[in-house]
Amino acid sequence: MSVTLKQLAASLGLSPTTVSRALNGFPEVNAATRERVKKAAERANYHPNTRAKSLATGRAQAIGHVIPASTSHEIVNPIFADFIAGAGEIYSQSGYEMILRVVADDDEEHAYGDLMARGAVDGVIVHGPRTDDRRVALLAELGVPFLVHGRTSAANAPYSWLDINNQRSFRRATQFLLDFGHRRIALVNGLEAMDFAARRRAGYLEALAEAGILPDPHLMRQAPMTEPYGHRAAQEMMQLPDPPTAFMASSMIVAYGLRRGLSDMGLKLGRDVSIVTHDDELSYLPNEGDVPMFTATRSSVREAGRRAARMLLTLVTQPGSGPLTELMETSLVLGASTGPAR
Amino acid sequence: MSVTLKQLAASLGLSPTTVSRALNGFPEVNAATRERVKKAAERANYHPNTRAKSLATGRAQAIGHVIPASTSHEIVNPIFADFIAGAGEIYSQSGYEMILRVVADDDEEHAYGDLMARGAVDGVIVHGPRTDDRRVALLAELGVPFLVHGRTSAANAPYSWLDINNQRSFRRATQFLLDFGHRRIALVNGLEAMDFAARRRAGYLEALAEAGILPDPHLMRQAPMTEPYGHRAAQEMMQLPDPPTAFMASSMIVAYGLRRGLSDMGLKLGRDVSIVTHDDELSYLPNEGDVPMFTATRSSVREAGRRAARMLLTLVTQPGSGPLTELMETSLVLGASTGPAR
DNA sequence: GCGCCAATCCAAAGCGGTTTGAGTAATGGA
DNA sequence: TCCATTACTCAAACCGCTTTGGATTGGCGC
Repeated sequence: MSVTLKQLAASLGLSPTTVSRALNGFPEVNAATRERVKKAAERANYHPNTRAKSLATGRAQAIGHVIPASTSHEIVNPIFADFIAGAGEIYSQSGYEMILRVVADDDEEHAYGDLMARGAVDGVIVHGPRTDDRRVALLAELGVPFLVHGRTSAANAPYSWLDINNQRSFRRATQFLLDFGHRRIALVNGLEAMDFAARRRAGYLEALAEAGILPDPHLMRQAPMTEPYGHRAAQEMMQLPDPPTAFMASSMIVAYGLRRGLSDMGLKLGRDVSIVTHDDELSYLPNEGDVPMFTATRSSVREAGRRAARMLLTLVTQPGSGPLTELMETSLVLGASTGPAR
Repeated sequence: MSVTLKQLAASLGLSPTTVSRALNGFPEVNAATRERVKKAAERANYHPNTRAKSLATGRAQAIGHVIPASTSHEIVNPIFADFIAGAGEIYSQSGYEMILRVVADDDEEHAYGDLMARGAVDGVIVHGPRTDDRRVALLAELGVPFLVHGRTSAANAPYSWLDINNQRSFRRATQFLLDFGHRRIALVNGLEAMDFAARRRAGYLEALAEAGILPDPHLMRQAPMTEPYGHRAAQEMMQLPDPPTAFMASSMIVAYGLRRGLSDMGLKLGRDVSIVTHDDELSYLPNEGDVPMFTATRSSVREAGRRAARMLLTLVTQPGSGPLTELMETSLVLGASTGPAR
């Protein structure tokens, strides 16, 4: 079905060695010969067999992504698709393959070691780190090049990660609401076992503390970030004796839920009640225009995917390039969902 | 770093042949020996090198998925993540790897041939088929085992696909609205170059025709399925001299947009205006409860992913098992978003 | 005691590339 | 004219596994 190097060499009356070198740009091959080989390869639609190549070179030319399968998890979420898309762009450009493994929750740790032991990948990206996540220590021990999308507190040594500044981001957004006179600010967060959610909470609490406001447990929630979750949070919190005048949401999806809950009660965003959300710039949930619908802390998760991929590739190709870290700042965009406290 | 078969064999005083056969369950190896080998393999944390294995066997033990990278496209959408998750489950169970390629739009066709020629995969799944899609003919010509998620009209020979019955689904949903007395029914569709959208449109038109209603171009829209798209459609259509009393939406996301647009105008779903949407059962956009928020044609895209993977695997492992096709019916679930026409 | 067969195990040849270590022809300098 | 280079090209080994085609051994029937 497909041509092999040997066949190609035979058809040219050359040795496999020469053909290989011609195609891989080695200097010791005659320019004329190289041209001839390249033409022939083109014509025969020759593509080197990936497996043979990586067997011979010892490099897999592939990066692994492991995602837990359970539906109860935060991570099979829209974020994931965009991040993957961003990372995939870079892999394609760099001649790397992306291999994705969907595994049951408890097999997750095992999956990384397995991928590496089988020589299937040169490095892995860790998704959805939890505050207390054993994977980082595990991977460090295995000696696998890896990069974490996010961070964790459970590492006992420096490691490579790419994260957004969740804490500062939410602190600043909370301050923004405080400046508008809001004092009852709700936090509708993702599961706080997830590192990103814990950091957002920390930023929120920090801003409240600075303003001398005691956090109210009734105004803080955590759960997987679905639309109905946001809806319920809005409904229930607004029925409190002392309801919030503003909400912080951990994702656009949750914010949509909040919005629906509030509008069901006849409340208008920006006038009666305010919302600030985090916006990952997902392609099908754009928050754009002259005046975006939501005031938001914004950061493109697709761009994060691109950067993460680039970082991991340098870790892979330049061993010992040490732990690489990058903290992306978010921007605070002003939208129609915020206004002064009533 | 990792043990090889040869090393393992040496440490046991056996030949690689015997160790290989012992681990792969061949009958001609002594039961005691097999046990001994298995124990040793376990202890040494031996995992056969995937690349070497597939080089030797000629099977890649991997399935390819190609997704176009452009943001303008329908396909980098939430659907994709859930479908992948479903398919990935099956691959993991079956010992297959999933390799994902994100490519620029115009490289898409090339990517399939490339994957196969390099021997990187045993088969591919085609995502987001368009009404007129050259990929199917291309792949058939290449002799690659493939399965289409959806269908296309551009095939000149039978091919394997898994699809939901979009046409019947939308026809039935439209009839449902007609039965409620609606006569002005809008269609807020995905891009109709996409096969699924074209079929939904056909179903919608069919139902209208049966009821003797002439379709009104002002009530039919197509675009990438974002939330703002739904919002705008609702706003603009409701300002028509003769506005619709009901909407058909192609996805939950669009339905959310419609809902927001309508509620902005003080209209209540199910009372003032009706919506029926298609619901892919995405995990973070659940449409559940005793009375779901939206009346919907429902079908789990995650389950579709599982089935598609199973089908492709049989195509791969049993060559000549002929074109396999499956048409999944959707269920019509009644929610709070529909009511009699006013 | 001999031949035959089943039960085990192994050496060696690939799979399709890369890479090391030479070999050959042409070139240039003395 | 001869030798040392330089420029190309190639044969063979290897990557880690599977698989073909024996080789060896012991038990069994006669």
